[in-house]
Amino acid sequence: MKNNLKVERAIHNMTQADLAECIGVSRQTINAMEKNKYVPSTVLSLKIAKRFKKPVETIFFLEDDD
Amino acid sequence: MKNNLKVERAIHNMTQADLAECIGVSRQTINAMEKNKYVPSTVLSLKIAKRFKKPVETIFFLEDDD
DNA sequence: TCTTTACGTAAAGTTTGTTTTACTTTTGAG
DNA sequence: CTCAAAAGTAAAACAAACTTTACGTAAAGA
Repeated sequence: MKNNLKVERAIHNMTQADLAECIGVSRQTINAMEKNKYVPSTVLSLKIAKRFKKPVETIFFLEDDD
Repeated sequence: MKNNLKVERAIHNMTQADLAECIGVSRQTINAMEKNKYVPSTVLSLKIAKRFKKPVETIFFLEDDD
């Protein structure tokens, strides 16, 4: 799975720490997500999508190997 | 978080086992999701949404305590 | 240059997702 | 009613998410 987090943060002018605080996780969690270190839970992706006012599918994408 | 999985399965006339096989998890995983035993990963919710041809947000819902 | 802010990263530890096996209960068709 | 399919459940084991602490680097401004 890939994601657009970095771009969305840029659009909304937020740091990793801002986003982390906003959705209630650690900054390292946001960083690890952006670097594709792991797949977040559905609660996290729903929260992030809600924060950015976009569907989950426009921020997180399945890849062939998923 | 809540979800509509049972309803969606009914609409598509699928058993838990059908859905499990289709997205590559065990039947117990589907069952546990329906019974709100845990929060699935974003890869799973994306796959399920794709299978049912609906946005993730129409199948999985944040609740106040999320 | 010194300091601050943002980002990257890593290790250890806790929590939670997911599988496997296996058994019970419910439901629907015949 | 009876049998089979579907759903519910549970425990043990393993994998992955997530936290905390902590340190390194680069950029930008005073």
